[in-house]
Amino acid sequence: MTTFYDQKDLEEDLSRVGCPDEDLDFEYLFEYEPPCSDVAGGGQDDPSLGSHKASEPVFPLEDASSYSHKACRPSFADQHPEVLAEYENQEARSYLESTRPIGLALSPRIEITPSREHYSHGRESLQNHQLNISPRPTLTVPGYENLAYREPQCLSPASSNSSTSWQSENYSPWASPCVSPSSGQNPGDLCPRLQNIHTGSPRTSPGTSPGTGVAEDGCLGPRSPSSRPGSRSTSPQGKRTYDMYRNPALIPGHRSRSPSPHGGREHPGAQYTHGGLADATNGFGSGQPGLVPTKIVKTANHLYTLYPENHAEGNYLVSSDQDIKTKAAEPFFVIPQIWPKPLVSSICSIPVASLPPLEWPIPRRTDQYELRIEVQPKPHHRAHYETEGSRGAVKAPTGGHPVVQLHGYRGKEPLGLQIFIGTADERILKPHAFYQVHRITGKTVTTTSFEKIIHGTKVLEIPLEPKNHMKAIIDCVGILKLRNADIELRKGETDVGRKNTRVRLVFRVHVPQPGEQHVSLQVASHPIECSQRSAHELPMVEKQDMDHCSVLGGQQMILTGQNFSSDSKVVFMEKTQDGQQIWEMEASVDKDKSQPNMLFVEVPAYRDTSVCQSVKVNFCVINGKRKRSQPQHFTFTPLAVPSIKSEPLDEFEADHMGFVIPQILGLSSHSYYHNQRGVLYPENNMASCQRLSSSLPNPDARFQQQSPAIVYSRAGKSVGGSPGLYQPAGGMIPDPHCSVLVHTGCPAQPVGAGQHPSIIQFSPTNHQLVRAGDPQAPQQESPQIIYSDGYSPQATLTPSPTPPQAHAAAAQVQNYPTVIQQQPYLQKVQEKAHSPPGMGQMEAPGDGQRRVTVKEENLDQAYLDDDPTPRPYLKSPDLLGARLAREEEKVWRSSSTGANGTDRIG
DNA sequence: AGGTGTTCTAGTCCCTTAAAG
DNA sequence: TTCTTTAAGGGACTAGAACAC
Repeated sequence: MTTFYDQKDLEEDLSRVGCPDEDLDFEYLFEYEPPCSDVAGGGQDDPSLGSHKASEPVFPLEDASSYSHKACRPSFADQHPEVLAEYENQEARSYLESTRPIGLALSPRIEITPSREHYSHGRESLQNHQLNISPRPTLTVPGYENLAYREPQCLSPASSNSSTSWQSENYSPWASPCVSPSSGQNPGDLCPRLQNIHTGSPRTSPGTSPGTGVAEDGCLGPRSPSSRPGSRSTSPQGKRTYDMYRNPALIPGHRSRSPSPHGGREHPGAQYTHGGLADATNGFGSGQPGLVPTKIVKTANHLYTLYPENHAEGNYLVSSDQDIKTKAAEPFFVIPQIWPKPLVSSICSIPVASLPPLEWPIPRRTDQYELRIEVQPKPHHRAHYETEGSRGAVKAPTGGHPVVQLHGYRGKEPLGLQIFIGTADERILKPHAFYQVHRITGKTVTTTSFEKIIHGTKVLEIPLEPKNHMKAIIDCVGILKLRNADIELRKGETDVGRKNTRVRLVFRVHVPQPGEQHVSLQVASHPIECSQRSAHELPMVEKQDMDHCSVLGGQQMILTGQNFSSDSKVVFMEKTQDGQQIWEMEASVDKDKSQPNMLFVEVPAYRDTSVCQSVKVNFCVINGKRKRSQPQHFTFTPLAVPSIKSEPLDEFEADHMGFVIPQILGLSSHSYYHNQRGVLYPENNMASCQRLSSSLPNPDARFQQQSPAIVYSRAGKSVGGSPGLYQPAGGMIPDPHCSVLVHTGCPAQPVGAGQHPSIIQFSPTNHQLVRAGDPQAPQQESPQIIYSDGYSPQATLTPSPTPPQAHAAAAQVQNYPTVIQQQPYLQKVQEKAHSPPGMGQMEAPGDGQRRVTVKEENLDQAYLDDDPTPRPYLKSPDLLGARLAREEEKVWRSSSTGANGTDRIG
């Protein structure tokens, strides 16, 4: 039986069987456009679709169970077989079968569609399209059941092609309130973004685009409750408030967004996706929480084919193929054509599965290489929405563009510099949920760029060529703002977009090493404020000529920035760990000297000049009510300055470098804060990865190693049969003093049954492996953080967590008895501290940026009072929770302080 | 604690300018 | 040269959230 449904029919049927809208849970419905129809031409009769014209709001619904995959069946089919029966569209199924990619294993082809014409031929049709897109559909390719395709939620053509006239075709039905089943909205209501389709200029409003307007016909999507369509969106689940953002615990049903390698971007709906195929389609849908395919439509227009370059590695090449006719006989999948041509191969030949997840902290330099931002971007850049046209590339303050250079590379081959938009708050640097990098092209752009999606995050890749001294001018990077409501609706997303408008450009490069290894380097730019208003009103400090002075104050500090005024105030403040402000003092501003971009400030005295240790405080520039800059860091040093010297920090680099433990091993903020000044366990851990490869016959040699690098190698298939597992490069040479982070795990690789995920840290002293997690525990997927004096060479082969699992693990660490023992590295430090003169000072390994000379008596406190900045982790269950933090603090104190540790950092 | 008015923010739209075809 | 198209970007409007009282 062939059944065609339009919206009304479907609603009636659902009503008849007692299936309310909100029960709709189709896993997937296929929709077919008549293969031979001229959609743009208004529709010819299509024999495969009976008498219905292609352009009519009538379509066959195909239960993808014809693919013999349960995930493709309407979930209520079991309860309502009569409905299912009506969905048994034999013709459609037949067509599906005919296009079933039996030969996919050899050369699958995936077509990206639907054509713009498909979307252009009428709102009603669009409505039906929208109706058909059921929540959380899944496409499972026979023979590739472990692969799934999901539509990108946030990636508009505008962001994938500078020709943005087609941008509104992109929509995120599942993330959109208007179609969310939980929204209680009429499923026939159109998502405004979908409604707001126009083919004219991106700046052309719907009202000015003939035949495309939604506003004029009054057909309002539920997203836009206002009389002004598309004005503001609301969340059907209720908007999260700013307080919720600041304290995710306030969010009903809040789940911690723990810092796993996969980050919060990979939500539990991961069963719908697979990094491989998704990444292959330039990642559209890969790991994008809440992303679903629009539909599978056969169209006669553009064709993008996707060839598995290395399927096992999740690596695909995607190419545009206009010559559909010559290949039409071959099986292919048709996927929305909303992503135009930048579907290209990547410069970086390393499979995504072999690369560290974007959430991972990666150093910016090693002994050999350094990735450096030679020209920082401007601190303000107004991001554009999908509904807008591009607002251009991020620029440098001087008017040019940011410049990034890789130093130390001597190879002949160009490398790919990856760029993505990262967060800029005090937490872990990770891909920003509310912003995506936007590729700019055009004559003004001199840099070739490629787009790809890595674990749900859009990444631009531009070549770093030896002939250009491995320097790249970043003139092709714009910033796309995703709508808060869309992102907040993602399952697992705990951040809110409101006031979450600062980003950083993150640059990453993977330098190949012998033996299929590669060294990954990453550097993040200064924060960029992306909101419109702030660019004109909020003061922003870009530079301060000093970052510390005596507790007596009195020194003049010159602030360079923007939007300063004669009325600008500079206020110093101190907060406790739980965020409570305990001190505030307005500094004196020399108004005579001050300029719109420069303030001359006299540092006030600290509230307690008798302190015996350094105190970190913040200050900000205030232009008036609610117009204050982001807090800047400042350190008051005690009058008796201890003999600890440290080089100035780039806080954000420090953030970056210091987050190894919280992010990977699940430790709390303390790890971060304690390592800000360079005596860094986490780095040590991470550095050990490299040390393993560099071999350390001389124990002292490792202390001269300035910078850790993560050396990833594509693990052999001996590891659980999973390709792309991370393994430390080189052999596991136990270092008797260094803890070793063994990270084996493939972010895109699901852990198979029986594999027990874990992130393991080894400490080889006692030759005993302690690994995380109790396999029998309910949260067995969560790795445990273990600091132990144990080591086992076999551990290098231990399967380790997939990022989501690790992610979850980090959040669940508090559920486990955490065992943290003294770090061998600390022991080493202390040993060094006891060394004879000349040996008494050591250079902390791990980060050449932050060489720190430490005196013995100052060592302990360095871990404890290094950073009095408000500790977000303490407040935020989003990561680990205060309880764990407290426990950790105890442990850290007990492990790293002496009995009378009153150490200082100056 | 709840109500009310004000302020702020997010998202969208309008408009201008410049460059290119 | 003129017109059209498009990208870029500044500005502003509005609903609703946040804040202040």
